[in-house]
Amino acid sequence: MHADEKPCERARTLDDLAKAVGVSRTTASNAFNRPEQLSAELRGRILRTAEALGYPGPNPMARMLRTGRTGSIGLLFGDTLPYALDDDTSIALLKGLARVCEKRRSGLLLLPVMDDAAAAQAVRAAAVDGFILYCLPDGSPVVPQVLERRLPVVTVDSVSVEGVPSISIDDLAGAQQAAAHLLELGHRRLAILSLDLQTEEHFGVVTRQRRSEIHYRPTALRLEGYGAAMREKGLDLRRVPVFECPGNSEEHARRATLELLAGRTPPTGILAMSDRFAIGAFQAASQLGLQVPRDLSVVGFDDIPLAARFRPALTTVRQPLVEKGVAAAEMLLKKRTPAISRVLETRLIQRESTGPAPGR
Amino acid sequence: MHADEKPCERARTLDDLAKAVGVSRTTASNAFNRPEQLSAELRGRILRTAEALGYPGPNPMARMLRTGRTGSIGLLFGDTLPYALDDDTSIALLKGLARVCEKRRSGLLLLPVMDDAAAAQAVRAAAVDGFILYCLPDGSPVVPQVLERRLPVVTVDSVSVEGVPSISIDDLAGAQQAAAHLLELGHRRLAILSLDLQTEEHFGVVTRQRRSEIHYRPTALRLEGYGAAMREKGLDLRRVPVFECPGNSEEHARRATLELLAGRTPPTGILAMSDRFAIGAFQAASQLGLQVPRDLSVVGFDDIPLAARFRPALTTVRQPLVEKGVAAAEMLLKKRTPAISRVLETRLIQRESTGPAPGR
DNA sequence: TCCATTTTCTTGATCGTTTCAGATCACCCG
DNA sequence: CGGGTGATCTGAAACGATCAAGAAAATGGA
Repeated sequence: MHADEKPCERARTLDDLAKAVGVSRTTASNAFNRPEQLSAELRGRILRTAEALGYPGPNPMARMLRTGRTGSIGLLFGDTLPYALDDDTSIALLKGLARVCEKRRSGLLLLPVMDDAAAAQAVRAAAVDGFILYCLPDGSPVVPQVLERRLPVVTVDSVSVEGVPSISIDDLAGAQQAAAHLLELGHRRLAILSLDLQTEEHFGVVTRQRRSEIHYRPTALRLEGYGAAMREKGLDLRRVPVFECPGNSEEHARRATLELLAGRTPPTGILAMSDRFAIGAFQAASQLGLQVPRDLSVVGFDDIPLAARFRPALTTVRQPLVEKGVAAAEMLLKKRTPAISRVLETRLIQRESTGPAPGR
Repeated sequence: MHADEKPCERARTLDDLAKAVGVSRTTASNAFNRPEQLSAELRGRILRTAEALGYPGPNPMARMLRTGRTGSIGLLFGDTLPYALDDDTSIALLKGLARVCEKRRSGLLLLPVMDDAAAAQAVRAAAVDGFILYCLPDGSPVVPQVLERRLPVVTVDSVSVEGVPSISIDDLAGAQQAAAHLLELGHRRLAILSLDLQTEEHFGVVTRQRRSEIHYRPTALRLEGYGAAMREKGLDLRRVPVFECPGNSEEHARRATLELLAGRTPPTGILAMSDRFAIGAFQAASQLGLQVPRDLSVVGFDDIPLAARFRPALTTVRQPLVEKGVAAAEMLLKKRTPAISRVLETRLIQRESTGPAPGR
């Protein structure tokens, strides 16, 4: 039809394609993006020629530059990627985000966050329409970096940033229920297995000094919740040992529990800030020949899928893990990201890992 | 110093910044990308002004367009994203990929793959330097779409594509070991819990017809491996029921096992193509009051983290899940993606879910 | 038949970088 | 003193698309 259709040469740009078909570049562009702007016949011809020439469609980078939209959102973890993927709660968040992204046909870019420098670079170089910040600690230097990009941002389980919408859970109420439950059962000698308090990792019972400066919001709130329940019973959180275990690892929790149980006044009830910690505590107990919940009660946090299936099944604080992701992604992908914050509910799930305090 | 520094106005482009400092655009660009091209003094001044003006660094889209590099790789699943994130093997792959990406400071873009149309669009629009294709079935229409982009590609556990490097595991040998193990223990009445054979989901014992057309390479190879072990003992794979369970779900495997055990000649040994299936089989057994491995032996596949912790601990075929991801990402991120394929080893791990055939 | 309207296609500007090929300048050496 | 040599810095040309505005062609109504 057109003499200058050369199927031998590959078309790399819209111009090549347009020339091959014998139309203008804009028309070729419209064939891809605005079907209503040209006759069906011509559109068909352009698309067929594109196919024949092996033209892979408009270059994404050029399109992004021109339109300013990228069609994907960036996810920034407070921890390194492989580490986050070891954690059931992050996976669940990811699942929630993915659900929404897929529905909206948006990509989900996992940003590398090895160290602060790498994270900063990743944030500057990310071709995204917005950021989700997950588990970022107070004072993290990447937060200002993100804000500088002037893109929509939603934080999840992070430090609260002025003017930035956030999704979080009611950590305080959840922790309060957990502690109230143990106290209700008559436990008076409690111990806490705590998530990281500060960005610098630490393993051991924390000093009053360290307790007073907590970088991670959920940790702070959960501690506060535990304390609130204790106050109601006339107990003092400051007298309860808080054992900090870095990185939500079972192994650390196991060793921590071992240490706690070896103390002069071993706890009868353990408040674990995660289900992984609770499982670690189980391991310590069984290692010492103690039975859960007969000799030791443990209440976890999160209600990860494993919690219900574990024997003994975990008594734990359920938080809507996947929902958090859904809410965050939806908030971010809204036309105008609303400047509101949502606090999702938590609720104690009683299963088999808690019982009356021994000697009652 | 320079009269035209206006800290009130935000600099949006390199030009703005350059003008504010009183240098050329190129120099401003060099301040960010080529420190050796300008004096330290000037560079410092440019960077400081950038900070002061709130310039977030060179626009990523423009940079990508110009350089042709994006600094991230795309991951395409054969299944929808939320579904893939429900699967421990995908998570492990992700972990491997993430490890390498983080080391190389590359992003990892999860592409939405709701349906073929969405996947095609996502592939065309993805700003990536290469693709990883995971678990893509034979005849998937997105494969040609990906190839059209003329970017490096590495397939993982997928249909093999001419000229495209691939990472896979020795499915055949692994399955063969699994079956040989059961046969060795005296089991003669076997049944297979199979992963998807074809893209159209199916739940039930498969016909000979369906067996002959398998879209998923690992499934085909594992079946072949089971058959090879059987042939050695004079058995015929075609006489062994193959129960197809869609989507690696425990629940389907449980129901499948229930059906199999209710048949006229219930199996004494079950070859599960995944650990999830094996766990489903456990549930069915315990539901019928059968003991594993006394009454029923089950051998899984994958060796997911849960396999060792489960009671009874799973006898299963270990495949290097994380390693697959590492290998794939490294291959893709090499300067010149090598056109070779790697087949990683598999190996039977004997634990507690297999024992001698009853009545021996 | 002719003007108004709609459909269809084109022109030219623009998005914000990077990069190549100089230009400028001081400096050093013979 | 003249020219070679680095060290710094600049100008202009891409990179490949989209979009607003306008031209050309087709359509319709009186």
